Amino acid sequence: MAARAPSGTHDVLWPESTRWESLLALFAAHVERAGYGLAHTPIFEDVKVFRRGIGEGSDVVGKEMYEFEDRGGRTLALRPEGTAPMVRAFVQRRPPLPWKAWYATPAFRYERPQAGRYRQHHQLGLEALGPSDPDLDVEVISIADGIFRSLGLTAFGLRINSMGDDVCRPGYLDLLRAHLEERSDQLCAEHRGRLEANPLRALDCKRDECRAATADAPGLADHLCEPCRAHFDRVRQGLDAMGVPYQLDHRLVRGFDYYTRTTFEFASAALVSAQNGIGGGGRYDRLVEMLGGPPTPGIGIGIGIERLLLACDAEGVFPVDPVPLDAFVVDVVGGEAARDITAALHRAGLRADRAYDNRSMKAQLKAADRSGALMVLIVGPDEVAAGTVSLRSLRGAGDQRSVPIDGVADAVRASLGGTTLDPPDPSGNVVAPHPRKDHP
RNA sequence: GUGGCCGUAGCUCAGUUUGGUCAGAGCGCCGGGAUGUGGCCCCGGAGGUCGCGGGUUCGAACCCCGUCGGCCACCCCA
Repeated sequence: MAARAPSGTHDVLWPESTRWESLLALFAAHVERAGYGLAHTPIFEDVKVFRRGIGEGSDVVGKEMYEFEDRGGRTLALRPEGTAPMVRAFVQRRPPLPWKAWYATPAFRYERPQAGRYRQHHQLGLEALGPSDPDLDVEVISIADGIFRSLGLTAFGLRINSMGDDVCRPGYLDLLRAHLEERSDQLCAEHRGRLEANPLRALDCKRDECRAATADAPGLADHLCEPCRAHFDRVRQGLDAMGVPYQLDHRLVRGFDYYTRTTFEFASAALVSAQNGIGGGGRYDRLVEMLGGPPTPGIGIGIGIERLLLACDAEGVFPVDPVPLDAFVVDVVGGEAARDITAALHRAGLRADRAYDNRSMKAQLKAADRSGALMVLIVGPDEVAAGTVSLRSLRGAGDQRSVPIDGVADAVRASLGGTTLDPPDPSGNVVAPHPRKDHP
C-alpha cells in the first residue's frame, strides 16, 4: 500500500495553495488595519488549557482531543481550537491591554471526517482582550463580515445570541430546565440525559422531538440581567449602524463552555452540507481567569479556511488564479543559455522558469505554454550564432522578435509594458497578494 | 462514536444486475505529423497487484467476510 495522509487530513498543493496565500493576505490586510497583530503559539499545549477553558463536558474536550503523553510524562494535546492557546499566551506573557491579536493555525479534532469537516482543519482567528465594550463585539463581527464580502460572498448569514453572565444565566437555566422537565418525555434520549448538567444543549438539537419541546422555551436573550441586556442591545445597535445584517437566534448555543454574553455564527447558504458554519465566536469574559489570569474580558472569532473556500467555490467567487510567469526559457542548444538567462531574469526581479533535460523544441514550447508564462525566450543555433534571443509572445498571435542576449531582462520588462511585482492595493481592497493579469 | 452509500489508469468514470476475450473511455502525460516554434487538429504510445487481505468457485473487478480509505447523515463544530 502506498503511503497516504491520515484519515481526515489533506494536502494543499499548488495551485490551490495560492488561494490560501491570497486568503491569508486578505485576512491580514483587514485585521491589521484595525490594530490586530499576528501571534504564533505552540501547536500543542498542556491538556489543562483546553479542559479548563472549553469545558470537561464539551464534546471537543470529552471525545475529540488528540491527547498524548510526551517522553517526560506530560499530558499534552494538539490544539482543537485557537482561542484557549491565545488566552494562555496572554495569561503567561501579559501584553499591555487592550491586546488585539490574530492567528492562522491548524486545529485538530478526532471526528468522523465529512465534507467540510476534517481531523486537521485550519482557522484564521482574532482575539481582543481587555475591553468589555460592546463596540468591540461589533468590530470583531463586522471585520469578519467585511472579509466575507470582499471575497465576493453574498449567500451567508449571521446569527447572534447572548449567553448572559454569572448573574443571569443560572436563573435562566432553572427556568429552561423547568420548562424542559415538563416536556422531558418529548426530548430525545440524549438531551433528556443532559437536562440536569446542561439544558442549553437541547436548544440547538436538530431532532424534531427536541425542536417541538423547545419551540416555546424561554429564550436566554429575554432573561438577561440589566447589564447583559444593555450590552446586547448595544451590540445589535452597532451591527445595525455598521450595516451588518443578522438574525437573533435564541437556539444558538455554542459548544464551548467559556462563552459569555455575545455569541455568533456565520453560515453559508451556498453549502449544501450540514457543515455550513464558516465562522463563529463570541465573548469569553471569564476565560482569562479560568486559565489563572486576572479578570479580563475578551472576545474572538474563528474562521474555517477549508469551509470558507468551499463556500467560495459554491458561489463561484475567489477563484484559483495562479501567478503567471513573466517568461519561460526554451533552449535547444545544451542548456547553458537557459541556465544563464533564467538566472539573469531572476536577478532582475522577473518571474521566469525554463525547461530541463534537453527536450525537443516542441516539448519545451508546450511546457512554456502550460506554464502560463506571458512570453517565451527561445535559444537555438541561429540565436547563438547571432548573439540574440528570440522573444515570442505566448498571448494572442504569437508575434516574435530578436533581442540582443545582453539585454534580455530589459527586453522582457519592456514588453511586459507594466510592472510585475506590485504590492497589494494599499486601499485594503485586495483580493490577492499578487496582481492579476487579464487572460485574453 | 452510531447508521447508510462507495473504492477500476495521474483525474473523471463505464464495466459488477445475468462470475468466464472486462481490463476500457475521455481528459492529462509522452512521442510523431511540422529536419527550429506552443495553443487547435490528426496519428501513435506509456500507464492499472480493478484499495488491501482472506474466502466461495474450474474460474472473481464482479459473490461473501474482514480491513483501510472516501462520501453522506447524526453528534459537534471551522
